[in-house]
Amino acid sequence: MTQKHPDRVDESLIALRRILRATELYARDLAQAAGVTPAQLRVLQIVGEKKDPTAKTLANQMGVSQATVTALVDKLVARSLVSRQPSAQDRRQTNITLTTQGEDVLEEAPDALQQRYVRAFADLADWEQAQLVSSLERVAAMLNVDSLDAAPVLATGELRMSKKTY
Amino acid sequence: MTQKHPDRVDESLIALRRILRATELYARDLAQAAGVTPAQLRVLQIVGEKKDPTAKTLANQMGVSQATVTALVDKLVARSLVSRQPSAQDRRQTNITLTTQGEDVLEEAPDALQQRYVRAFADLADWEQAQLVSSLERVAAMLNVDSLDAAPVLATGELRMSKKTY
DNA sequence: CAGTCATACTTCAACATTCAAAGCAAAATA
DNA sequence: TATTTTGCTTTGAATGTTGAAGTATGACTG
Repeated sequence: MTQKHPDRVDESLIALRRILRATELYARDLAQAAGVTPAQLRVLQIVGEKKDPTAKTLANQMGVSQATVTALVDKLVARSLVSRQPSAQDRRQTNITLTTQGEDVLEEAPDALQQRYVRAFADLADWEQAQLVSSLERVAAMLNVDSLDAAPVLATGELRMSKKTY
Repeated sequence: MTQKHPDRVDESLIALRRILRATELYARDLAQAAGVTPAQLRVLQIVGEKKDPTAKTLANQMGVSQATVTALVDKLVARSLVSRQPSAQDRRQTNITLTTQGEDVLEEAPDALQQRYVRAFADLADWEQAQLVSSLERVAAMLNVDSLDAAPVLATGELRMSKKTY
């Protein structure tokens, strides 16, 4: 099997970068509209998504150090958007929980992706939706190759390296 | 058209978030390996990609203020990775150019996406590549709806849209 | 059980990013 | 020419980020 469409990898990279850029820029606007910084909004989103995460979980999910999480949570606590709950099972741990005000902020600042994506997605034909899900999950898998998730099902056929090195 | 698969939008959002997260985390590692900060690496990448951009172009592309660009470029100039070239056409403008050392850093820190993506992409079957490109471009279009994106030359061919307008 | 090590979090000091506001110089416009 | 606009820099202030050190708790080992 030889290289048939060398442009395609570039095309998909361009599309991916557009996706990343659009999402990032929009996330900032959303955060500003919600009256918090982007980093603080991300904390709120993770706290809302996971079940009262510990500081450690937050740090892992955001990819920052625990010291950073402490600083961010300090700010959010000072604004009464989250609160710290000492864990009963392990007293070293602290669970971060949303306050009512924090939930309000989250509602006013819906996920950056959802806001833009959901409507258009819902209008697609059935087969188009299915194809999109399949493609996105495949890309996500490709990007996570040697990450800690132990790279699941990527081998859909024979692997053959092309001659190009990037 | 009624709702047939309400889960799919969630599945695609989850996949998109995984893509965003993997990319962001990896970009930081790359920057650190290259000995610059993530923001500085992004400046270098844009300078390498565009043709000696002005500070204004950089600010637009990165979505930050000109003051921020000035600060970032100051740091890169101090480390001799870029240089400022007064524009001949418009003496208000300043073109940012890569130095030889800047090019070296860029080479050592290939694009966050490329590093992980290209190899896996090349191994896909022809029809899978085509489907991926189509899907990614569609998602990018969905996310860019009302964006003031400057990004020109993206036309890679007929994007045959179905009956819907996006 | 005492001692040791590992884990979860915080504090501290230093630096990077970011922006609004003010300032300056050059271009565009009237 | 006078005025406005544009591109960039400077300044001052807030936030984000981290490594290193410190504290408290849990886990393990003999």
